[in-house]
Amino acid sequence: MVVVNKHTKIISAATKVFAKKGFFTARISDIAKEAKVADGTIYIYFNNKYDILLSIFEEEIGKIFAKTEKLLSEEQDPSRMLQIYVSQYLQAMKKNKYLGEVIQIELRQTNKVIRNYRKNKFSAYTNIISDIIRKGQDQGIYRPDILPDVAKRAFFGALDEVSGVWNISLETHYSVEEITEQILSLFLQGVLLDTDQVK
Amino acid sequence: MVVVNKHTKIISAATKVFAKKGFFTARISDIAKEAKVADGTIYIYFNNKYDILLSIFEEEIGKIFAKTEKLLSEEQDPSRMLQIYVSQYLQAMKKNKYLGEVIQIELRQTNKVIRNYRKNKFSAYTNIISDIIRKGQDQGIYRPDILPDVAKRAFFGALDEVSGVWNISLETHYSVEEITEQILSLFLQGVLLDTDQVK
DNA sequence: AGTACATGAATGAATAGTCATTCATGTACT
DNA sequence: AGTACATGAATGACTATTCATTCATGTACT
Repeated sequence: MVVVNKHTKIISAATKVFAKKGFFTARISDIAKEAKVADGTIYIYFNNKYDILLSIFEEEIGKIFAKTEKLLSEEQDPSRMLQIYVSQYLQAMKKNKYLGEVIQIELRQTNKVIRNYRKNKFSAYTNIISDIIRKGQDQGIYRPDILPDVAKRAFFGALDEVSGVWNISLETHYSVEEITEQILSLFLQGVLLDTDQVK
Repeated sequence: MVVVNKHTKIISAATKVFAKKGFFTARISDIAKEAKVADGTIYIYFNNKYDILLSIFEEEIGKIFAKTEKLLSEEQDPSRMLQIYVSQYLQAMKKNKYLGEVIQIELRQTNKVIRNYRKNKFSAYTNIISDIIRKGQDQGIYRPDILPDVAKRAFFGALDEVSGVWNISLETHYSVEEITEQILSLFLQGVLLDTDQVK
């Protein structure tokens, strides 16, 4: 049997439980049971319930963020940069089905103080998008009338919502590549077949 | 002084409090205080805390849904239909700043049973989008390679996330028309200036 | 038109249940 | 035999919900 350290075990149990029940409805004892440890053990590794959520968020988003930044630094073409962004995010979400839900929880459920804290951490991640768009506008390949800060939200919102597809349809199995392609081409070209049709 | 009935007063107080503190952190006494009624009064009008949230959701989404459906029934062009959809949603969200947050809460925070319930109600609303896309594909004006069910999510996710713009920037005042235009043109045409640039 | 009675909306203090957190005790390893 | 980690029952704080009581308003009778 593979032995995993307790910190990791608790993190992954909590991710699962939070995703299933939501942060507030999840009980510490649920997490403890899922992780096969005693309730008290959790407090050896984490300060409190919220600390567990924060740790999941930090550690996982941190990983994605770091990897994305690294890959982006080696790239110059805005559209390829966006592709990297999308595929990294979706890949991470597909790998850990529960993570997407937990991120959404973290983004909405927590109180104002905390919200401000994560805002800094998290907006750095979404600001990557607006930076790429500005870059594309500077290079003259992206429409200058697009507002990068609005587009950033639209883009991340789309990504966030789409990252849940893996969890619904039991029959259809989309691949990360497929969804990446859809999102990207939607965002780059739009749904219209022929651009001339726009009034 | 304008006298409003208590049901309405509680609904609007609760919308405000839920948006500010989140469903679980919000106390009944907070809502009561905001509505200037006694705690017990709330239970004359609602069965329990969750019933308040559900009522907000039902009533408000219901209004938007009904109005959108009505307007759409008089329209045939898919792109104009999408425009109606977007502008109706954003208009409603701008009118009631707190509503957007509450909808997001409702969409994420509640337990599985309830989630399934709202899924039916709510997915009817988002399915409007995929229906419009299919219509556009049938008419031969939308790209046939777009997956309507994926695009639906992307589109609504974008809309949902963008609907929060009013709440952040204190300096910038975007109009509903402006944001509608951005989202729509992003979705229809994409960010690329020249479609030929796509590999 | 004044008095007595009825109604039920509104109140908010008291209750009751839920859980996060603690800590006294146990276990295992060196 | 000391150290570090682990346990889970007990504690106590927090709040949703209840319900006995109040009181403003309406009705009917003289």
